[in-house]
Amino acid sequence: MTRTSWTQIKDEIADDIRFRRLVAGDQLPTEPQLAQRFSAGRHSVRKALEALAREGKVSIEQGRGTFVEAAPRLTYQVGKRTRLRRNLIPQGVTVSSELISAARVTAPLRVSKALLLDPDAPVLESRRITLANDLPVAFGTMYHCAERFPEFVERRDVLGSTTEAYRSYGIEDYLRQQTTIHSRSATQDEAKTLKQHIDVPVLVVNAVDATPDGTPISCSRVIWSAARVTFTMEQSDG
Amino acid sequence: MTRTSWTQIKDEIADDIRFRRLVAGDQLPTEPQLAQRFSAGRHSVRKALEALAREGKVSIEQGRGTFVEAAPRLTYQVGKRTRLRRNLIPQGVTVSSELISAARVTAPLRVSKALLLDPDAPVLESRRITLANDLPVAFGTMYHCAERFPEFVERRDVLGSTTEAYRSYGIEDYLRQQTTIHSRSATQDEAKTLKQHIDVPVLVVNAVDATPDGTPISCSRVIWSAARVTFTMEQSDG
DNA sequence: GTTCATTTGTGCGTATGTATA
DNA sequence: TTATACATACGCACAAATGAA
Repeated sequence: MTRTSWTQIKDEIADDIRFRRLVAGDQLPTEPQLAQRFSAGRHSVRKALEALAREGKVSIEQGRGTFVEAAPRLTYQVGKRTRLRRNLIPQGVTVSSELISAARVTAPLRVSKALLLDPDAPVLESRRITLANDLPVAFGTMYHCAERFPEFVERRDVLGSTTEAYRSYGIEDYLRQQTTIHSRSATQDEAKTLKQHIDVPVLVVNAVDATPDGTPISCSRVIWSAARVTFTMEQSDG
Repeated sequence: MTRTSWTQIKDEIADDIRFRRLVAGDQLPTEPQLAQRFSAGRHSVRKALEALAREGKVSIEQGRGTFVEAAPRLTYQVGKRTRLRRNLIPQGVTVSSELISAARVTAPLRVSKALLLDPDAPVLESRRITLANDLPVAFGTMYHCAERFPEFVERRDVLGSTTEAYRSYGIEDYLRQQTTIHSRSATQDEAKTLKQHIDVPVLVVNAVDATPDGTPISCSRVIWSAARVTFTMEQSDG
């Protein structure tokens, strides 16, 4: 080999971060500068930076530069209860959630199946994004039966929480019925929405919520930044 | 004025797979051949193939060639019960598990904490690999208290299942106490063990099993190929 | 609003190393 | 041993995004 390999570049920068020679928010030297520092080509530097970006250690931003990632990894509790703030285990971060869009659409096939509706039944589709310290960690789409939950999105927005919105329809309790998690690479749009590099994978979480008697009331698909979250499941909370 | 971009190359090959113009096991043309076909440079072709490899669609093997991935995505049921064959939802695949190594070691800190042992207590460390249709999908390390479960690994091997091994120590039932899942990029060794490309991320599953009264009996860390598995959690078995 | 310098993104060419059969 | 195919590395040029003048 004898030439400078990109793994060496990666390891050195990773050490710089680990030993606090570079701290959160710091801007790294430009790619040409790093290339010179390591007596390497820009391609090798870029490969090293890409790997660090996939691990969530740095954030590469076209036109601006490359920065040491500030976001800590969040821990999200998957269980029977799915209340957002209860489930994001406190780590000194401020968690917030914003409505992006809402629409009345005909149910996609997987939605009508999950909610036990007729194919093409009308459903309310709402898209929300979750931020931790103003940095996106996840965004997703939620579906409710339009007939059972008229104006759900508006009520959710006015009442401030999903739990309260359900209560306004007479649902005092609801549970997570099923959850699936898998990993895949991000699309361009997903990377942009999560403000992360295109090479960072995402974790796709599909879920169905139901009343205690087993009647499904909503289904959702949430895209998480794979670098920014750990899921935990405790037996005590199912 | 754009030239042929690597995303176009990626999408075309992905379509070839999706529409069965290329099927599992097929060898793709060589990189220079693909470069010619798409009127692109080899770099662009490689970037496209890397992306496909991260998604588990192709398998890139140095010295051999690039092939359409044969492995389907498995579904693994995470719940209170953790019996391997029950949890890998049948999909026409043959699942097997092999012992790689076993040793008596002093407990790493996270292990002694999880098992409520003294720091540096002796534990039995066993490493196993799980194969589906003879292709690795996961490998992991499991720890048992050496005093409570003398010769655990040998008994597990003779009796053929973890459940039976526990029974031989008088434990009739055990439950998953805690599970955590997160994503990260693979190390060189992990990629080699899983026979996957270095760019495919892995899902790290840390878990603690316990008797029904809550006494921890084992902890494990399993590395899954992120491209080859979906985790599901059902409330009924939650 | 436009221009401009800065920085990352994409692309091509070329050479050589390394694993496999 | 040899041929094949992917892996790594360097260089150069231009595109696209960003932010400040």
